[in-house]
Amino acid sequence: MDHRLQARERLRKLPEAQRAAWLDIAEDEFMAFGFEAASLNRILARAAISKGQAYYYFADKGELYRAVIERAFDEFVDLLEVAPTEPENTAAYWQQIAALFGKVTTILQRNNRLAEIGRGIYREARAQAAIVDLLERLHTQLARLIETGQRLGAVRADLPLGLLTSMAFAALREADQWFALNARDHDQQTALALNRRVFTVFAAMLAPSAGTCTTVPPATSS
Amino acid sequence: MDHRLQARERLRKLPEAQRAAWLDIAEDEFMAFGFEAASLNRILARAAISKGQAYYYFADKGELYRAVIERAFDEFVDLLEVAPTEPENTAAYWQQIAALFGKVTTILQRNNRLAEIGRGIYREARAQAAIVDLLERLHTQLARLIETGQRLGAVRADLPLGLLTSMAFAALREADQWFALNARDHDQQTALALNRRVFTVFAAMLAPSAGTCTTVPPATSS
DNA sequence: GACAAGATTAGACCGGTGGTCTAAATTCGG
DNA sequence: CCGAATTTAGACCACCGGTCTAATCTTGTC
Repeated sequence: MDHRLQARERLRKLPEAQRAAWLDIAEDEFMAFGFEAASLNRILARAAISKGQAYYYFADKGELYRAVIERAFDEFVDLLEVAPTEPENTAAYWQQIAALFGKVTTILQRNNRLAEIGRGIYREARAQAAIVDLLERLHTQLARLIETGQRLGAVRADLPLGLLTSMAFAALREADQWFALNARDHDQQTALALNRRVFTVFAAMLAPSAGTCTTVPPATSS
Repeated sequence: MDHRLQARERLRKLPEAQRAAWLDIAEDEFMAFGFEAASLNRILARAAISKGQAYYYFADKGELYRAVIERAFDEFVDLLEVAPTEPENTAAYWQQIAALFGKVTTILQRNNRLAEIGRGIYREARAQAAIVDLLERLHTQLARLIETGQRLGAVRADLPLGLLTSMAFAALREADQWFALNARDHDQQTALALNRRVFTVFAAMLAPSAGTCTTVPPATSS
């Protein structure tokens, strides 16, 4: 594993301009073809990197992909400017979540490049495997957010945190993809309205289930 | 495109035993490595199929995968024995949905092979692309189910059918995967309880949002 | 400034991939 | 029994990600 980190370090120490140029070209290829179908050889040719050079600065194709994604991820976090205030009650909690939801939405709407990069990740298992540490960090953040809600009683606590987080996150990703596919069918007005309703679904998933909402228990298996 | 269907037809007309033997081996490879990493050459070697034979009976790797999945899909449908009764009110509707949910759950629990095949599909975009027509059929069925709920007022109708379907289905897939990964941590008792709660989340997603459940509107984007 | 040691680069090379193609073998109707 | 159509064999292709060696630069030291 030392080899991987060694190469990572070398890539990091490269002159900013060169590194950026390489990653630009790699990003272009990865976004155009996806992780698997992207051709490393093509990237190297376009960027005028020799094979020897390549494997000196990143251990394999996955590591190059990781570098691309990490850069995009950092960009995204910069745009997000997250304010880490602890909400004190349910109302404040939901307000904070809603604000975050809105912010993410507008960032992705305005920055289609970042949005597409993010979608690309979840389309291919091997892409996810290549950046597993980054995804873990993201998932941890989301889980922390939801856990806060649980402590306040704003979020149902009868399911394992990881399970609930995964389900909610998956639903949101799917919604994002739906919007990406059906974007041209909606003007900004209706898109916003739809977006609000998606949040409603999201909130319903997390809300404590006691009482009115869910009336029917599932059937036991035969 | 004619070529594809021609080959498909030839595969279909093959003696049952031979076809089954081929698909068994192909399924084995696909499940062991996933669609992309599965080696067609390895399958052909194991099954003693020559290259010429191979491309005579299926147009490409994706078509062989499709044949494997289609067979599994048919098996699954057989096990499901779906009863197409139209529910007449909300309670009956939810009862039917819950029953279906339970049935699917137990089928997948008891038939790990089918479960793994299903999971494999959603792990790789190119696998999905290879069986896009089958997935469309499945999605249509799910949408029909949810549409019925909408007509009864049991399911919220303020979102496009496809969007709501996709979100709910994605959440369930994610839950299934979570169970697959964390299966050994739970005895059958608690697994069942968890399963019930997952259904609760699912139901909350679909339930009409008016009123009590969702209290806070999302923030507008800045 | 010479020179050794380490860092960096070039690119031939490797086994493997999915897919194509030609020619032979086999099957089958008349 | 023959000619036409179907079916099979496997050599061949471009390309893939990755390895390896030898050459070339860079740098510190005397």
